[in-house]
Amino acid sequence: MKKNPTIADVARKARVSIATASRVVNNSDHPVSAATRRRVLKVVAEMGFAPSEVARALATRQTCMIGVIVGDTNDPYFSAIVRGIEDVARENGYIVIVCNSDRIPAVELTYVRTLLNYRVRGLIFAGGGLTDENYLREMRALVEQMERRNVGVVGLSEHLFPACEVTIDNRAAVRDGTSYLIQYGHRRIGMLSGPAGLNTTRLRTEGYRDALQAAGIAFDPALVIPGDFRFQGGIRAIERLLAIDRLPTAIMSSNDEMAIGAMVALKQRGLRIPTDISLVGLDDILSTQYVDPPLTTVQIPLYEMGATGMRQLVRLLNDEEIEPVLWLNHTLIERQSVSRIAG
Amino acid sequence: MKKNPTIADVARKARVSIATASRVVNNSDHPVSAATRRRVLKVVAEMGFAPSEVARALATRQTCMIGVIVGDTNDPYFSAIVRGIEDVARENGYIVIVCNSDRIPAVELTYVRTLLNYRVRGLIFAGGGLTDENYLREMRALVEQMERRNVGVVGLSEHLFPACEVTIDNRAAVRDGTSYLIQYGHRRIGMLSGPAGLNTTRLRTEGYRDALQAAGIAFDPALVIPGDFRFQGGIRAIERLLAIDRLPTAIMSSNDEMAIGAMVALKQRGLRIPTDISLVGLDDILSTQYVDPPLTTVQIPLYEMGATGMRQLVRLLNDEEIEPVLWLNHTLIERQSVSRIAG
DNA sequence: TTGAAAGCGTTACCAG
DNA sequence: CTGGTAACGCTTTCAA
Repeated sequence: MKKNPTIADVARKARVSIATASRVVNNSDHPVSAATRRRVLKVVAEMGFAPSEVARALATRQTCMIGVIVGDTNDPYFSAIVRGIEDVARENGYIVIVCNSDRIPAVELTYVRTLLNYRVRGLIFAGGGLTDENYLREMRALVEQMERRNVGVVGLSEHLFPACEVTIDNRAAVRDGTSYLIQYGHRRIGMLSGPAGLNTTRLRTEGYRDALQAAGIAFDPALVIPGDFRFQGGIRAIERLLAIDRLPTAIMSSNDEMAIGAMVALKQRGLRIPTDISLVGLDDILSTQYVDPPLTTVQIPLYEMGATGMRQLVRLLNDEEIEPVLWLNHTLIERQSVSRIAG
Repeated sequence: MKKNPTIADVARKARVSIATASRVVNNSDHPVSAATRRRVLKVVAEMGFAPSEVARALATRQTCMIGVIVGDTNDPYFSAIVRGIEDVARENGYIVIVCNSDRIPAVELTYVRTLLNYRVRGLIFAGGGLTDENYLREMRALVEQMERRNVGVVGLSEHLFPACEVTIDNRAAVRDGTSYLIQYGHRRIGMLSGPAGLNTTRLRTEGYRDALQAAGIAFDPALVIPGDFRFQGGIRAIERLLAIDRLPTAIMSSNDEMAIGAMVALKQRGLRIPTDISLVGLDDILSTQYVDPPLTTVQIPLYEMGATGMRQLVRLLNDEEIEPVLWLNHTLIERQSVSRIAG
């Protein structure tokens, strides 16, 4: 097992001091004669020297690593966001560590601590904020610590601890989706809600209630089915809805994956979409385009959210002024899963 | 901006030497009296001390970071693999750095170099091996270097440089998918192939030819449409196929995403699946289950590939004996996109 | 324009 | 059982 060449090796071979070698390697503005520079560069190339980021980090007390906490990389929602983050990170010389929390408070906390021990330069919380009290208490302490230690934090949803945010208005997004259904004459509208313990779930459910209220429709808690943001969850939700006396004429889902699960379950039972029941999703993941019928959905600019979040983080780390909260727009994408209610 | 507490701070406050503090923090087997240990632990808790992984890495010349090179995290193929890797990494105390190469040789090489500078402990190449000559030359040199520097390498496909591998038999997988179509009476079978410059593309195309040959069907190069593994690529492929005089009666796609693109394009043109044209995919991503009709496909155990790959890497790093190549099984999943040819 | 040397925060070896 | 201290590989300040 051979060792990596060090800057000392380079210096020795080039017959210069370590300081000088360091200067040319880092392209420092400290003056170095052309001849010396050339000599060092030649040796660097010969030996294939590249400075150890670990040693550099220790000396400068700074890494170029960014931690990203997601619920599950395998969920298209997160994978799109992560791609946006990673692209911008790369452009700016950062490297990204991805951590799957499965939205479990303890896992998330452990990851944050680990990332801090690795001295990441910044942290992006890609998922919706968790509402667990213990979690929040600990997380607030950690965030405060990060503040002091100068590690940047940005959240890509409305979090319950202080941090810069890049987010859409979750409440309004679901309100708009639901209102759209109401415009189409629906009054008995089901809601597929997200997992418990998530701020986003709360906000989206409120958006649903807002829309009903604005239209003077009574809120029926039996029509709100808790879910898990996953395909199977959508299927189960339909089973639960079927257990109540009468199906709603339309369903607002708090994400696409569940909406698609619902669509499949409904079709399996011989129900036609949108003739028998209308469906609106949220996110606009790719597969909304290839299900049958294509799903009408409220689009969230996922990739952009990731990219913008990372851009904000870069600014933060460069001590530039940034707005504490950046709102991104959602857009209703009309496809073919909604129709005017019969009769 | 406050500094992180160091082990020296702990030692001072606990009135012990740095060496002793380090011993208790690391749970070293070097003897430490119970009283001392208690005292140190108390201070550690009070100060919220956690050792800097950066300093630790410098001292031990070892990190617990694993680099993962993928084509695109946002592609369900890779996101499933990454999830498998990350789960096993976490169980074993490793952290994962994800890098999107978009299968561009230069990007991949740059990433590998960067990861090496960060002193990752191991590297997983999740995508199919690139065939670019320059790339291969450089990559072989890098792999050799990693060998010497003791950084583990595992590839999750058949790569063209020496490394441990965990892979399915790509050639056989496509052969089996194609043979399945042949069993259903198809003889004029199109092939949606992968991007150029990818070993996997080559192998899968060979599998297609193998199946034709075994059935005594002449190979028609016009029926092999190059693709990009993406939804849009599938759509474009159908446009190209339509440009030839007569559509094939069946299509073998070298991944699901393209198969689904093809399905959508075909349906848009009023063709029925599988009545008018049969379709077989490869991968078994989640959406194969919710397209209409559900897609018959050759399943690749993606999550398992990632998890197994990471497990092998862990063994490698523990100097355990491992098999150089681990073959995982593919399985044909019959759904509803294939029918016996009419007539 | 160059170099010496003091850190950075740990680990681990060697003495005691 | 405890402590002193030399690395680890680099950056950066201060002198020359």
